[in-house]
Amino acid sequence: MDTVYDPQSFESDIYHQWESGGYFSPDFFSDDRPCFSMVIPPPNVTGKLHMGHALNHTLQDILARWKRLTGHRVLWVPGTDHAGIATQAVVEKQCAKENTDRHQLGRDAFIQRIWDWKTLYGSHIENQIRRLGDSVDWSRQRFTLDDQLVKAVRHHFVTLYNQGYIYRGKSITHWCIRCQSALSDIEVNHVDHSGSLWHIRYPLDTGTGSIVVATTRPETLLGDQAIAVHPNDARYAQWIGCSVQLPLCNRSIPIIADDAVDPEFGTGAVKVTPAHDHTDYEIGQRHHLEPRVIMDINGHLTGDIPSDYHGLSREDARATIIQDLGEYLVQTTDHTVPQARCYRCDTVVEPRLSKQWFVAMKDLVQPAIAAIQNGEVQFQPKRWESLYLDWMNTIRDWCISRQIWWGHRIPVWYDPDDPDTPIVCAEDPDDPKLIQDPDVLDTWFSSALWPFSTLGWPEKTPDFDQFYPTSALVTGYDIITFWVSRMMTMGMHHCQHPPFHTVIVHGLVRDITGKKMSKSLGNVIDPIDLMDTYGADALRFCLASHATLGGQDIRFSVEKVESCRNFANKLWNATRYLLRQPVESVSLNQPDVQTEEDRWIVSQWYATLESVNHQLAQYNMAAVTETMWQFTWNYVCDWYIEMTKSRASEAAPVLGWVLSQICIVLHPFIPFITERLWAELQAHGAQLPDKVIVAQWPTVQPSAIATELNSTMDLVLSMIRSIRSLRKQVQLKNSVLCDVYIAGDCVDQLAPYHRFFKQLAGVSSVCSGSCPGPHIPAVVLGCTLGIPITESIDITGHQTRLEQQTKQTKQALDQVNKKLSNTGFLNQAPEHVVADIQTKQHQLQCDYDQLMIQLKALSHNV
RNA sequence: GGGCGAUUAGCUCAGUUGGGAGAGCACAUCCCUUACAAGGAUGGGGUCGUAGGUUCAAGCCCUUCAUCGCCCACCA
Repeated sequence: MDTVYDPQSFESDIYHQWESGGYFSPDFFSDDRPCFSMVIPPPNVTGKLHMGHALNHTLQDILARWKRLTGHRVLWVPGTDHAGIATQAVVEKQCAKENTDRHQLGRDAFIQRIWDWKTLYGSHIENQIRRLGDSVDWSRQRFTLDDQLVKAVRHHFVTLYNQGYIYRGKSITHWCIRCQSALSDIEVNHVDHSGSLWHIRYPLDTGTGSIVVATTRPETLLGDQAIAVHPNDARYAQWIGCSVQLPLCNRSIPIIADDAVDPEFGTGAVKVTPAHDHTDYEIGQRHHLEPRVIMDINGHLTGDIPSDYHGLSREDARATIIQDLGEYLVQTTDHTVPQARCYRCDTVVEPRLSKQWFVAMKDLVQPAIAAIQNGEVQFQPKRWESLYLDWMNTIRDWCISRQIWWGHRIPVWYDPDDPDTPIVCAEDPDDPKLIQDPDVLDTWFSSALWPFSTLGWPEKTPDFDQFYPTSALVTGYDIITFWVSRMMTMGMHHCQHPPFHTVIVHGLVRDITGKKMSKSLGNVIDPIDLMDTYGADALRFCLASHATLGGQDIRFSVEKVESCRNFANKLWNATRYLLRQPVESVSLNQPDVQTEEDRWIVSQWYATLESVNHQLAQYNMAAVTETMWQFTWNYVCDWYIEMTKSRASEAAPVLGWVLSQICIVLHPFIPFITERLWAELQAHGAQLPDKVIVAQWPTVQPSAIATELNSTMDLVLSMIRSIRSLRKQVQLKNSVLCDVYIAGDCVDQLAPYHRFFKQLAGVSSVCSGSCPGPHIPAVVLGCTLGIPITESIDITGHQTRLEQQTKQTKQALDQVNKKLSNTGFLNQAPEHVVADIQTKQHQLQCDYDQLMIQLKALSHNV
């Protein structure tokens, strides 16, 4: 076995063994064990693994491996998403470098370019997933544009259309002038932007007087179709029904009254631009105003406007119009305006009137709402349910058409002679005269089907029968609305069952200061780099150790990964230590114990296993890492191995058993090293079955948990620590042995363990009773320790230390006494609490008495 | 404007039926002791954001405020 733990040297080989051996397939087991299934949140096919993936995948793989070990046929479906806008944008950028664009190339050629790109880079993300160790079934890998998934999406669309949930309509939608596409409501982010509020005077047609409106978007003035005021606003009541002159345009628009106007804001009068503002569109509908489109898909002015403004960008248009307004502009004030930005490219989004396809959501989501309300599906942590429900309860129609080329093309055709009658069908129609709708579907429209389309739906496949509904979904909270809600909705609708019963929601990985990792901030940590340096296991263990029940965001630090690598190293070296002994008799059968420390470590292990089982059942991965760290490092390495060094060969079966247990239980967290160590044990003759990935999860043996022994051992450990501490205080060199006198109640209890004092605390002989000669005293757990004074001992300051300890003990004692003299406490606190305090009081009193004696003796000596 | 989360040791964070304030890292001192210096031993360090309340007892329950972060929302 290599002296140095070098994860790079074996991780990929081990992954290959698993993958080629078929261990990731649920079909590895032919018996009728229960199924456990999950689908991976499909990453962008040409994307790159980031820390968010690493966390998300680690948590899923922990579940998958844990379930496999506890007797399930596990299916974890991998796959990738075509990620319409994002992927197209990347290839468009590439085209731009070659001074071409998609329009020059033409639709077919451009799409072919994206497919080429996908072929070139699509495997990157897959291989990065392999490096993380994900135990996904690659034989069932899916891509959202696979033929079968195209079939599913078309079936999905046609079904919803025929049921009346999908319709085509003209409406104001968010338009990204960079992506050149419509966006759904959740694809825009609202960001506060410090802008201005311009007050513009519109003269009344009567020639006398004028009305001043306040606007943050003067460039839309050219599309104004009315001025609106609140119906109850006394200031303007007299003018409702009159008309005003639209500056710069030489046309007249009416003054109308509408409830949507807030009389408190600005001047209480608002310009109405129905074609370029959501609220204005609604006002326009109520008042039968004709929307006037004045901006094209690039954000340039167009349409029926004064010719001077034609072709200006929206920014230039604003500047020009402000200048041209002259005396019509009466005031400009600073104002923070909420800007809608594209969530993909951060470009300011333009509300634009256009014809799009929509899904009517209100009725569709009802079963998905009920499934949460009746507890059929549960979020962990529970608080995310309210986000989900808020979103679902206020849901609006979903704009699903996108004016890009990469994606599922809408399965709708038109007869050029009758373009207003869509022909909706799942199969391409034969009639060559028909023209297919140029738009593609929102990527999330296909993602919504992922938990069942990947299993073969709409066909009734064996996989669908066995694995739908899936068992759990693991995701970050940022896509609850985008993805979880839609999978729930469509799963309930198409399959009559929710796509999963548990949604495990984790936080986002941020940098150490809490900022989002982003290229522009330069604070991105690449998980691949981390795995190169520290190994996949260290990264996984680190991420798992952050995955607490609260699902808080993670402030990620490389130092923590390093400490987790050190933990793996510790396990590596403990195994190396074991393998110096014969391990032929090591097996998964609980070993015969020879000594108290053997019995103790077995007992501690079962207690640990019991905790871990409980923590896993709650998905409290962070707690598991902590529990296992403590057991492995503190109990096994720091104490058990040290205690048994004098009888290493005899203890090997016990240590071997303990380490193999650790390997199984830690395998979901650190699969590579545990598989490697398992193989090392086997190679040295240990009787361990196959691979740890398919081992059997151990069972707690309650009868082996020895509570009394555990507390005795606690006492032994405390005593050893005290002796070490005392030795350190008197600056006794490690190489120098000393005698120790122990007096007090626990003397008899400690008698069988004196050998440990010699082995672990540099004690030459342990004597019972008080030290007769000059000595350095200490008091611990009601016992008195004494180290005889020799020339190696530095007595400086030990009186001060004793006084300090006395003071602290007195304080603690006073506190406890106060509690015990409180009748309220005695009468109302539970018995066991009172008993605990009484025990504590007794102990502190003993310590205190001893300390006083020691102090007195000391002053006597002086 | 509404909702949610956070505030505990220098840093990152645990602390779920209210009764012991904890971990890792960092720091200090000693030690290259044949598993491990990616290590061992020992030690220092916190009035648990603020102000009240409930209780025999509050980091934990209730209320106030403060600071930071996130989400939602048609105030032009």
